[in-house]
Amino acid sequence: MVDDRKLDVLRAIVEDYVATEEPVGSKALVERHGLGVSPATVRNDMAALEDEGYIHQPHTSAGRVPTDKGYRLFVDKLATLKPMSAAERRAIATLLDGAVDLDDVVQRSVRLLSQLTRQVAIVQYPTLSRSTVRHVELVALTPTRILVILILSTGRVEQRLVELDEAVVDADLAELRVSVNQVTAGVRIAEAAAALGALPENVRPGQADSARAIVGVLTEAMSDHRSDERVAVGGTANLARYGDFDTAVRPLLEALEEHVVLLKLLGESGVDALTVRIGHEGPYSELAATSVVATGYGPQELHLGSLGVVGPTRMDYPGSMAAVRAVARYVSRILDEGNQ
Amino acid sequence: MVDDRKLDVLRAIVEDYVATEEPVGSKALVERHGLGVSPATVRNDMAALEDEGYIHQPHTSAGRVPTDKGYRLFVDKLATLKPMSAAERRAIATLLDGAVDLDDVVQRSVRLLSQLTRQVAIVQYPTLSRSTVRHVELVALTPTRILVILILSTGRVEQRLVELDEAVVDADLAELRVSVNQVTAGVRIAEAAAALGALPENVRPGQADSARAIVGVLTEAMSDHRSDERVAVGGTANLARYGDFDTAVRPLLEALEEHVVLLKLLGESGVDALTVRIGHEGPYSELAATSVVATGYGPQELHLGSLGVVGPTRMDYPGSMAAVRAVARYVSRILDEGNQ
DNA sequence: GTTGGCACTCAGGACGAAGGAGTGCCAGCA
DNA sequence: TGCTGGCACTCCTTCGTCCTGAGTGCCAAC
Repeated sequence: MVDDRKLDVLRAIVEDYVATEEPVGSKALVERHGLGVSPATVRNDMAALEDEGYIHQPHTSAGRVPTDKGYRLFVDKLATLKPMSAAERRAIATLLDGAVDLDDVVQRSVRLLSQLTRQVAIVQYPTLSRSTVRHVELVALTPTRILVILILSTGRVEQRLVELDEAVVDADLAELRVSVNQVTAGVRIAEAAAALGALPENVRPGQADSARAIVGVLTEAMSDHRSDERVAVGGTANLARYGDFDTAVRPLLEALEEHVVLLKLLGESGVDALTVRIGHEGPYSELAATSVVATGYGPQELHLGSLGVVGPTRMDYPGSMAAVRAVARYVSRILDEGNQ
Repeated sequence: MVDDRKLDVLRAIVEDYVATEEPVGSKALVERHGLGVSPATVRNDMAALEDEGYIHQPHTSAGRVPTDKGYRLFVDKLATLKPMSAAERRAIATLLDGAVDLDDVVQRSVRLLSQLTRQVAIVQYPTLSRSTVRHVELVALTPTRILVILILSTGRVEQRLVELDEAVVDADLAELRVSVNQVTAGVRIAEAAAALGALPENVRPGQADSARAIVGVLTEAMSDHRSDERVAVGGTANLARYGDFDTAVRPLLEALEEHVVLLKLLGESGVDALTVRIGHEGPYSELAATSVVATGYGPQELHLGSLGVVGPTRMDYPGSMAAVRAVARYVSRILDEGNQ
């Protein structure tokens, strides 16, 4: 039985607790929020909310603190995205538009997101596996040293150096370059790697070994998912505002070192779908005191990566959610532009 | 007047304080280190050391703590680099040898260094400005969209997209590619940028605009020192071991966000020259409680960047210095190999 | 120059009392 | 049936006090 006023009380508790970081009592509540009822009434509601597990009392004679379940209800039913101010919108636009390449977009996004939310921000680099091949370039540094450059639709550039057993002449290299690009251009890298398999058979016999070596590193670069696991982290200094060092800061600091952990934290929410994971809802018991607000990004609903913020369960969900969504949308748009 | 035994006492104080994080008294000293004299004698020495400013007493009836000046003396006169264990050497070798490209080298180094020293590690990406041009590649994605790829001797790859006003034919592009590489290959980028200036004049008149645009982004990429300011940071979780949150951890966390600050912290020590900056000796008064152990790295005495660790003044200098030097040497070697 | 002895200092923990915020419950009222 | 004021109760927090113990400085003796 959760009537409207009780929801109002819960919202007020969450807002006050987030603002003050202290358990909030019935009297302070009616004063700060115009609830129109007496503290005694609020106390009754609080008792009910506590029975239902939405709030919790650290000890008798203390105020109430939202539980994870309480935050969940708040996020699901009560929170409206705090609209971004014009200044914030402008900051997002100007900062991200100034990015010169893909890495720069990611790094600027992290910085931006951490400044907007005053939380720790995480941005996953766009995954390689879903992107398509834009161009392959082969450069003979010497007749036996070939630099293989793989340019992807996301703007990512992968490079590999191949040492050949025997020299390759420019004409053959040019021919190989053309055929490689014919087979792969515009193709998703997973399929491109497969398509390349048969290629070495079709070149001049004497050059088959060289072709095989080059195609080898190329397919390896295409199937190398190292970059899938790359994330950028920013705003760590915001952890300093946390009250509780041992339960909140330390485990999070440790998690931030492990990019695999971060990726799991971010999850795989769809583009434009905000995921909020509160405290124990997450995959790591050590991070029971932290929440994650994340979303996917990518042009036209294509999920290229995720970004979000992590912070204490006691965080400003409406603000964080709005900032995460705004930044994600902007990043998606930029990736789209660079891609057409 | 600093005689031998007083130096021994200072060393013992530093070592004990680093190990225990607690002021060390005369009795504990003679017990833990076989000084061969009585506590009373040690007390006399301590009083003298305090007069000279090497140690300090937080309050009467407390033990002694080294001052920055004391650490300085310790590092200059008393510390011998703690030799790396065979296992550590092996770890360095196998981890760094597995790196696939330049970014990977940097990232692995950071991780390695922070694990070896249990401190926060900082590695500067190799500066662009001192490296030479290995190759320039021009790729026509469409007749008016040219991808310019700049490959440097350090293995760094910079890419820029140029939108041309009028189409450029393949033959002209090939010609331009050849002349650009003729002028720049093997040349330091600062000089290469200058050398490119005259180039657009010498092409077929109809293509001068295109050539100018391409050369423009190329010189811009060469003189873009953005990457000079890039650093990788790792081991932040080690901050959790710090005792004093407000004076030590918070300012450092904030500094870690500002890469410019970090670069200034690292300084510009020469290759193979260890710099130790203790507490207030550094450029930032907020970081008076942290020390930096850093060194330059690069092949054959050519300074390409710096790396090091930052931590509390109360840190294991011999161990950190040894680890920093070992990693720097290994990184230098790898850069040298990739370069020949 | 070194040592044992001794008085002195002072941070930090233990203990207890006072204060205060906040609650739960109850009886009265619309 | 639901809201309200009153009141007794709980228990955290703060503050002052006391006490202990580590560590010192100094001195006289060796």
